[in-house]
Amino acid sequence: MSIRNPKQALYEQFAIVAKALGHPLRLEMIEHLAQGARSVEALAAKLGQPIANISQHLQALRRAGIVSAERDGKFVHYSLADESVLSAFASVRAVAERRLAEVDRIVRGYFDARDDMRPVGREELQALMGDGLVTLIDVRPADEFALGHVPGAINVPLGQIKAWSRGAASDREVIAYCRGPWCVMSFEAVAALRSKGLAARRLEDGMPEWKAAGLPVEMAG
Amino acid sequence: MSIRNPKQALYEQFAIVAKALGHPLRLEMIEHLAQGARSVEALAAKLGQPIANISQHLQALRRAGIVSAERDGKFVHYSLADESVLSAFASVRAVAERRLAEVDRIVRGYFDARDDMRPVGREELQALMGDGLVTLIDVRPADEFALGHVPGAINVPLGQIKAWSRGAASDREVIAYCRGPWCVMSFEAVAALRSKGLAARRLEDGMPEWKAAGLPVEMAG
DNA sequence: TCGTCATTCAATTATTCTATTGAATGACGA
DNA sequence: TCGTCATTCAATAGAATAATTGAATGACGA
Repeated sequence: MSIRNPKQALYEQFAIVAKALGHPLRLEMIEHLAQGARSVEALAAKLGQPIANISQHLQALRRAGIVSAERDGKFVHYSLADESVLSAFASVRAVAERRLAEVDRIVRGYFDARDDMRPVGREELQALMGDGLVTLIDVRPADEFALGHVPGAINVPLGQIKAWSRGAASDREVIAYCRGPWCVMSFEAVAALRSKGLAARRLEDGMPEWKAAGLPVEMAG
Repeated sequence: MSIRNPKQALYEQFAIVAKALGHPLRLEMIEHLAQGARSVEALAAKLGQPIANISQHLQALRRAGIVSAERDGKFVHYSLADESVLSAFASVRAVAERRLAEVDRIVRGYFDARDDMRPVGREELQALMGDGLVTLIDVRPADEFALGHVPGAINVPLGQIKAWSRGAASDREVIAYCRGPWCVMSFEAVAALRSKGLAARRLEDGMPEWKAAGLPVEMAG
């Protein structure tokens, strides 16, 4: 690093972090890693990308101090370096949500929000769960569910949602959640359930936000 | 925009915001704009950059929804789009601070923190000010001071710090603040005052954080 | 209407980032 | 020790971004 004034040097360090967040694939990787540690291969499979590509992006994230790596035999498991990463992600998302009409358009256009897609807040969910009025489903894949989920939730991966809905009681509202506020799986789950005539809503946030709020997490038995 | 799945499209929107934050010059511009609206020319002068360059960076920031522009006669005044931008900046900084040893090294190396550079918190400052025990100085340039400052602060731009220190009472501690937690001017002010034998510390944050916390702001009369 | 001035646009070059490929590393089990 | 397998490295071509320069726009005042 060449000699220059420390102010510039600091801004450069901050820019490294922001730049590392500035790629769609890396953001998607971060959202997956927020669910728990992942090997390079597992992440590549989830994102449908070549392994070498994922490896390089992971190293870009590591250089920025966003993820950390831990070797376990043949595998290297990556995970988020700390919670400040999630809050940085959330802040960036907040700017995008507030300022980019495009974001709104994408969500509305895709889900055709004809009736209320208004999500359920965490407090409201806890009240509803306490009263036993609703069924809470976690629509993430089984492996992510096993690593931690909202107590009382049952795991219904997206592919099984239609089959599951056939056996569901039609007089109970269903609340779906997944990886985070913009994770599309819960949107799709709600849409599928509604098309079957069930009352369904989304939880506002996903698993990482739930955990970050200090709320209890249940592990697979 | 080509047709692709909405998940990717969302990540792309988020990435646009992060990418816009991913340049040292733009981060510096954001910190200046956090002090108040600025014309292109004023900003270019502050940063010592060609006007066309600043103009282009401003437009990159505007495309990302980070700043907004308002025409006023011949001038175009840019300002931050909303407070969520500052919190995104702060989050990115937090990740950098926590994870990048480099940041720590820069700060320590430059300021040679032999004795406690520990900053004063906002609450502590208010208590000290209430007791009338300290002198609070705002080391930003006069124009920024005029647009808003901490009540009770006096304006001592960095260039005048030595002259000012000659007339200062030697038995009162001096607290200096400027644009933000990493703004180097307050570090330099403290170093200069200490070299003159005065007790001096920095305020932890700067003006934008003070305002964002909802604390009172005084304007020039 | 015309000149002035702040800002933006357009075009160029240099630099950096991205995706892809195939080879290299390093740990495990036989 | 050797083969296997997860991961990383290295090299390449293609794409995007950055800084610079000079010309174009658009508002103001004469």
